Amino acid sequence: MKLATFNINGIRSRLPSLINWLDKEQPDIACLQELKAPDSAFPEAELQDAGYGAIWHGQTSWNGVAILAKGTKPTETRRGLPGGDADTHSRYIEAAVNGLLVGCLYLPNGNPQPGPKFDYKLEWFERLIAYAQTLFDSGHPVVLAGDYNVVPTDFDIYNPRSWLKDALLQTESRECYARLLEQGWTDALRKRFPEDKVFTFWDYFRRHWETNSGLRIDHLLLSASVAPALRDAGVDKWVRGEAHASDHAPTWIELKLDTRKANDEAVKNAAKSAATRSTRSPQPAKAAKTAKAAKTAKTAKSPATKSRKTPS
DNA sequence: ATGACGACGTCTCGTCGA
Repeated sequence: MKLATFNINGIRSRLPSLINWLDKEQPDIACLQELKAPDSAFPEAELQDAGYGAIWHGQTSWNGVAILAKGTKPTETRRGLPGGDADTHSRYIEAAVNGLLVGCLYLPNGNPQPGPKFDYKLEWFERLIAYAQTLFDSGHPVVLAGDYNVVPTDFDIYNPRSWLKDALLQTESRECYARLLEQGWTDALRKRFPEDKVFTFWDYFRRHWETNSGLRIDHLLLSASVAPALRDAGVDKWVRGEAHASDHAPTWIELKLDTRKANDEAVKNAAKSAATRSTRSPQPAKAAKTAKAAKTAKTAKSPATKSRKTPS
């Protein structure tokens, strides 16, 4: 199962590029940010023709988020973060797709800082942190994907020198991101590439793409039950190299999250366990002890199996 | 300190992004 996040910087201007990418890479789920279009301008029919169902939360000119799913329409579970009644920006949308809960977010940029925009960024971040805790604690398989507008460390940028005053590198921004991770989330790209420079954004200025002067600001965070299912991750850099490209590249993860298979195995194991108990009924105490030991060994060997949840 | 580039709307410049 491939899940991607892509800040497309204008869905109308980028539609041919988006369709081309979907066609070539076939993500099962795609989180989009910066639609820069009102709800009425969302290209639902064109995406349907490309094989994707969608939910979206648009806004004139700015922001805007959407979740696409191949061959199905995502089941929307939320739009906007809790506590944001006065917030008019379209920056969060969430859906269930095949038992996985997907949060698609576009965190405020925050420039210039200091100032009201940076304050808004930190406020929004606090609301995300609070809500993310409840998601994580639920034990449900969750992926929080999007444009976080945070360069987590100096290793996540070609050279921090000319960005030191930028909102993306501020200590406050980084501390918020670190606090989010401390809840237990796995930063999938960093997990997959612990020692490589990985970029997801190259600005249009100063030949930054041509010189690979990038930033890593698009992140996919995995909850405890999803993290063991991570098989691969990457950045579709070729998209950034196309003519008329967004300044971000699609960033993706590959998960082996077959909940149905996990359920089948659980049923099989339960049946086997019951059979073992019945054959050893003359020595119930010993049988229970053996079963318990076996269970403990299995859990230690494969925590992923234990933590997988049934889709709701 | 500014601007480089690109999208969008108010529409040919101003505002915003990162």
